Amino acid sequence: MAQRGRKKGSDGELSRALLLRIAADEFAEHGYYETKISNIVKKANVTQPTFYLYFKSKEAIFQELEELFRKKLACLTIDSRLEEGLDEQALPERIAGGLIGVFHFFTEHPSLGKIGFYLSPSAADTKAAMAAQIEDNLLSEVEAGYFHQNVDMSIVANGLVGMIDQLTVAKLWTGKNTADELAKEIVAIVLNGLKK
Amino acid sequence: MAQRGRKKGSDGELSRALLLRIAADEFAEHGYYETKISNIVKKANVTQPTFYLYFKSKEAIFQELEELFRKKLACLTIDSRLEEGLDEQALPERIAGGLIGVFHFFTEHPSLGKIGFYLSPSAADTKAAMAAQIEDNLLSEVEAGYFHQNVDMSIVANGLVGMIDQLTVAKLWTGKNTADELAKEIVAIVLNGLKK
Amino acid sequence: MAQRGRKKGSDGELSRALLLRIAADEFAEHGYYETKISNIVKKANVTQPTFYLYFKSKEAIFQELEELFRKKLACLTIDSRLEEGLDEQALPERIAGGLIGVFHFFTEHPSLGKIGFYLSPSAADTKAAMAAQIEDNLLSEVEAGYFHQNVDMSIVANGLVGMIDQLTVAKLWTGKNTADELAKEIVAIVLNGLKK
Amino acid sequence: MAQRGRKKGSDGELSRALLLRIAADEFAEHGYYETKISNIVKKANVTQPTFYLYFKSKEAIFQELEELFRKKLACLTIDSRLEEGLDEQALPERIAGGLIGVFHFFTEHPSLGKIGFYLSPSAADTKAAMAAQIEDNLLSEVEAGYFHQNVDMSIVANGLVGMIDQLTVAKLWTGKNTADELAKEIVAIVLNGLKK
DNA sequence: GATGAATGAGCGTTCATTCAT
DNA sequence: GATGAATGAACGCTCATTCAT
Repeated sequence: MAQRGRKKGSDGELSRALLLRIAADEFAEHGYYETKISNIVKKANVTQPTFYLYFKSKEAIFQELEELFRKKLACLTIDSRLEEGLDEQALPERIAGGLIGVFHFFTEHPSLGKIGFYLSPSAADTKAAMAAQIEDNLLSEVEAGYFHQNVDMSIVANGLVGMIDQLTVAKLWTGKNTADELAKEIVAIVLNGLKK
Repeated sequence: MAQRGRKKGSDGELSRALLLRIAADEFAEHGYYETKISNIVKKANVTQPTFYLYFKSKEAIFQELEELFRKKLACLTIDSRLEEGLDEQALPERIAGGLIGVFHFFTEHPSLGKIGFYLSPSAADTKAAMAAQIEDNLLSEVEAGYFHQNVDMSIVANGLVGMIDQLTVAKLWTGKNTADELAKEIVAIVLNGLKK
Repeated sequence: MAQRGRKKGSDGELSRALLLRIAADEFAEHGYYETKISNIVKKANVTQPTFYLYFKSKEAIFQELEELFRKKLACLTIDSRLEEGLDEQALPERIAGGLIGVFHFFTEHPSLGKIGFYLSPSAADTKAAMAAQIEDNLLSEVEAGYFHQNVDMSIVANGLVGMIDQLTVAKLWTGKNTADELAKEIVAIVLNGLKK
Repeated sequence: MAQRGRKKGSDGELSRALLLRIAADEFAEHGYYETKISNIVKKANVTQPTFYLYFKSKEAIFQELEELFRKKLACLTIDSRLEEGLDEQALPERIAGGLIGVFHFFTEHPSLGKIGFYLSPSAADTKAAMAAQIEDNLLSEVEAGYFHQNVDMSIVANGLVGMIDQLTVAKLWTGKNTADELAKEIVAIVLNGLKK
């Protein structure tokens, strides 16, 4: 009954969600500055004032999307910490599991991923936070005896973030590799190295 | 008499170089869109038309900087290929040498680095090109017997690019690590892995 | 209540029409290049962005005015074709009628006339089109037996266009002659010639 | 001896004449506003300051060209007055002679013609002056008994100017008719009219 | 006579944002 | 909740013109 007679896109929350989704795609495709509010509202079939009913400003909607990304990513990163008591056999697979989660997220939300990881001025911060979390994980894992301590774990963590970053752009989003493949390879490299 | 050597065009080239340098810094600091020509010329102590005496447009000067970056980077990447006949002892150091070159470049030209690697819409292409070059190097090195072949070298190459990328931002430009340290750590990780 | 009839878009159309009218006058008075958008909007009491709400560009509004002129002129020219079965007595008056129509149009819309006939880069085309239409009329009229065929009707047609052109500028718009006088004189000249 | 070692276009008067000629063509082709001094000097192989050595301003060079046109045209118009004592036989040919002179001038100096007759803001004045001169001629010719007096000679004169104008653009410069053809047709029309 | 370098002045256009309804 | 209309504030760019040499 609350919905009777509604034109498409004119329910409050619906409009908001629609705008948010369209904005994400537009930002991802054209970048922040080349994305025009006028375009977003056109695609959402609403007028410009309607946009400002739901979002304070262009920057605000962008930051909202950013925040969305950051939260989801943080969850994934935290979840990827290895539990104690794993046998050596299972180690690689467990590590890969965490990476797969991240890659899956990037596969399913490419727009959000582009915004939070590449477009946003605070992408560096986001990556730093991710690295910090990973470092944390690694340190526990060293303590748990999984890894040796001959390397600076902060550097390893940032290295991993960088690998995820570049492989997402160059391999995942281009369709050249799947999340599983990438995860497996990263594990292979970082765990055993290249040396014969 | 001190100026006798300056023939025609000399002052012009100076102005041009000045604008180019300032533009690089401005773009690096504020990004493409928030960089205003009016600001660049103000800092260069010239008027706006002077800018257009030397550059066709805002986009043109940006692309010129991009190109500058790409060329220097390509040189460095090519130079980092390992020559044949290295003994196993020298291997890590030689690999690190190539990385150090890249990190030094980023240290000495941070503005150019930001432009070409982070700001430019074609940054992804640049990184892809770098990865391709590194992959090339790696494949020769596999053939030369330096590395085993259990991993996809394209993924390794992209991973390395990602590591360089993230470590530059998070460690090099923040002053937390030197080029040498980063290079050594990367070598340690990628050559031997983390496994105990 | 007086305004009840004005539904959505009504004020917008008003602004648009106002801008169009003012622009016509400005273009006519100062020419294309010396006409500034800033001046048009000032006279219309709106801001510059409002202008761009209704017109794509300065060139676009100019072309719209041009087109307006061309269409009205084409109607008038077509309407001035003589119907068949006129007796010789009525001929001069009928011909004059067509000319009067054109001159009236130029009297009532001098700005449009200046734009379409003098300022526009395509004025030559417009005149050529008018001449072609007149030639068409003349040829039917020759066939109908009104005129002899000793002259090239394309030249006559262009000659008439030229006369209309110059007399409009030199006589009509200066107030030295009325539309009726000019029409009558043209008829007298072109029908009978000057020879004693 | 005065000429030894000169580079092309660097003799004072030569440069001036060259600039004048190129400017005429540029103005004729692109109109006043779309003609850029930078372009003129480029085509003349001189620098911008050199231009200002010879001409006070863009407007000044344009006006100089205008003046050139006006003077030559005035001569031609004056020369076309019919001398007394012509027999009726020779009349059409003599009148045509004057017109041919004008058309020849337009054929040989199209750039100048475009400038003085179409581009210049004072084109209307120039045409008015020409019309006045023609009217003068016509009045003497009426007095000499060549023409009847049933028409307003000022209107005839302006009509002739208009015909010349339009036929020059539409027939002469397009190559559709020669000066002689146009002159003959105009005479035929204006002397005898179209009526059967 | 000629030039390399530079500029004052200005214009068209864009876009996020807001009022009045 | 939604809209038609309007705007403030910039910004990139152009071009005729002029120094200093």
